[in-house]
Amino acid sequence: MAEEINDNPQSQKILNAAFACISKKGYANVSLRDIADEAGVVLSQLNYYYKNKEGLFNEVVKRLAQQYLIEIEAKLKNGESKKEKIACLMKYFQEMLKNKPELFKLLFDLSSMALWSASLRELLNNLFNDVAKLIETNIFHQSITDKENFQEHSAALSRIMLGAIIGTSIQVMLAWGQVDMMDSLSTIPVLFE
Amino acid sequence: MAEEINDNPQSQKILNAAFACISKKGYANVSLRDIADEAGVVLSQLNYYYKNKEGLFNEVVKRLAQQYLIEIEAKLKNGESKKEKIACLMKYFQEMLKNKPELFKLLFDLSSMALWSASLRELLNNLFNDVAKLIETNIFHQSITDKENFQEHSAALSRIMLGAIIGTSIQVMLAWGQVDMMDSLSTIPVLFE
DNA sequence: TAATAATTCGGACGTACGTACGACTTATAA
DNA sequence: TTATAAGTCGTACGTACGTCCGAATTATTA
Repeated sequence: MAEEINDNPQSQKILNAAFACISKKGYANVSLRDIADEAGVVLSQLNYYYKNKEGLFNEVVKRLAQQYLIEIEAKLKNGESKKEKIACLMKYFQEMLKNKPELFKLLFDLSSMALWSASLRELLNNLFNDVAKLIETNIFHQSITDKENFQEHSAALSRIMLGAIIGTSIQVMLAWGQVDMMDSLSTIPVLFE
Repeated sequence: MAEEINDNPQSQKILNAAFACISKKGYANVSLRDIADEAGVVLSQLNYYYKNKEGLFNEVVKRLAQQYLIEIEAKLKNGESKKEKIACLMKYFQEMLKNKPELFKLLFDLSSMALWSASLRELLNNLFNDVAKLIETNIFHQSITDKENFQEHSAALSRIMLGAIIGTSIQVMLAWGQVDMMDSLSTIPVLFE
């Protein structure tokens, strides 16, 4: 068994393929054979590098979490004022919805999967905690001119802002084709001014 | 084949069992045999009444949608002012999270499933459209003292409020045991005052 | 009652799945 | 070069799944 799978090209091919397959078909509709084919690798290699399906999926979630964290943190650095930072964050998700909806589907799909798996739940919970914390420090702890209400509830409001983004995006995804919904996210800033 | 399955006790037993199984284990982890056992019915009865798995799951979604719509509409009638109505809505979901988390898991799980099934997507999309409409007419069209911003964006804000409820609830479910998150929903009204 | 339809039942079919295993090949190192 | 480990490959096992079908039973109707 491979000791380190992080930089092994074969294991990375598999992980990439898993990422692609799940975001294309949903975790419930993807088999290890699908992933092996997508990776151009023999089925048993998946067990060799990731032991079993759960192990592979855990790695997919870890990579997803890492990617989201890095990108969101970068976006939040882009703006100066609180208002700008919120706008940057919305733009990030807006463009993801438009250009890489699979990435959002993946997040949503794996969150749902995490409801039924303890190990996945912990990973996803950590991701949401981290993102909420990013929002809190970069947006709510940034502004000293906020209403007292906002300062007082900065932790809860960060989670709610994240929740609003996710919950609204779900509706956008389910309403695919309804053009009037495409930029629902852009109204969120109104609430946090 | 049964013409009408709405009031047939056998088909209702099956539907109830499907409802229970999916909300207990998640749609991806439930087999028709699980449901048949839960219903105390022989496997082939499921195909007899619902043709196939997709047909059965569609009916589960229809029932879920109906239940949510009726309950939410009732809750929204409870309050008088806009503020009260929002409070009632939050209380509804808050108590669901506390007392019937399976019901919320079911909504979330089936929403995720709907990302990959056209027929389910339409059903879920209709549900979200209807709920958002309920919120808009009962809350945003209710208050004439709102900021112009709120009146102008009432449709989008309704979706965002619903999104915030759902997205925040997801975080609560994933953080199960983190007591500080249990009543995250209660901060949402701050944003809509 | 007799005949027809609706329902219930048990079981079987074919398939797709995750996993395990042994053989083979390549890389490593003494 | 030879011995040991790491990696690759093909295959097979056992199982769980959705679906289907014919027989048995019950209900309906003439």
